[in-house]
Amino acid sequence: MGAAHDLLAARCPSRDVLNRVGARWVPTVLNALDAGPMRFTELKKAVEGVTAKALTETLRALEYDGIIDRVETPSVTPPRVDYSLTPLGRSLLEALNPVREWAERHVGDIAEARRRYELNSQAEAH
Amino acid sequence: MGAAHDLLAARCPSRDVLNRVGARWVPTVLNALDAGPMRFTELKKAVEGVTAKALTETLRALEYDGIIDRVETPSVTPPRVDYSLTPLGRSLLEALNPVREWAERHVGDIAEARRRYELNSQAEAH
DNA sequence: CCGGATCCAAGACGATACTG
DNA sequence: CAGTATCGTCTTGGATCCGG
Repeated sequence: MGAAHDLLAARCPSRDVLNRVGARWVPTVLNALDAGPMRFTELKKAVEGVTAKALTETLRALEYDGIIDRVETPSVTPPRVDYSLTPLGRSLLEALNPVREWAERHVGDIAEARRRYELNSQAEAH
Repeated sequence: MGAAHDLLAARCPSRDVLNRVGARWVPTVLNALDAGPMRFTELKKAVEGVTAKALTETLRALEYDGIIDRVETPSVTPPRVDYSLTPLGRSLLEALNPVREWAERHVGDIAEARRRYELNSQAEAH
């Protein structure tokens, strides 16, 4: 190992994917859709705190990359739009599993590191 | 499977980690440090396009979370500061491997999805 | 050499009002 | 219901100058 890491460099797919998947509302939206297809308003309720605008932008971006699918059922009053993960999106979620596990396992370590950092800052700024 | 995904929800470690790791310069910095410890200016050269300010902020954030280590060698003119991955940071990089592999494998699929999206947009806006 | 301080531009995001 | 339009704010990051 070691050589393959070059692909994480400046202009590479991994960086784009990480930036996209790390965007404000993306993780929560993906998680919500993992439970199954959802309509816009359902999604808005599931992703608490998001505004319609931010949600729309998030969904458009994910649709643009082929991560989610948007199906509009053309029936007047009321309109119906369903969002769901594509196979591509599903495979992405699987690739994200180790990150999720890492986060769960090390949430304590990070909190501890932050406490240490605070203490050191205080000590130096006496 | 299915139940464990709940941890990717609104207020959870995974989301924080994803947001942090998805920040603008983080992936490239981590990749650079994977090759070994580096001084500030080396890092600045390795991460092309970054400004001193953005790099400093990125490094502080990673140090704060215990992902990287900052060692200041107290010698006047010139100062010397070395950055390196902590064991925690190294384990994070490993967890990121599947994402990197996913990105490499599906970069073509994403490009194709984007082309399809453009075409559909054109077709509708005739 | 390693940044901190300051100013500024662009984009992300929220609040609100409105529409097919 | 599923957005769009508009506005204002807040954050990110670039540019530049300065200091230990």
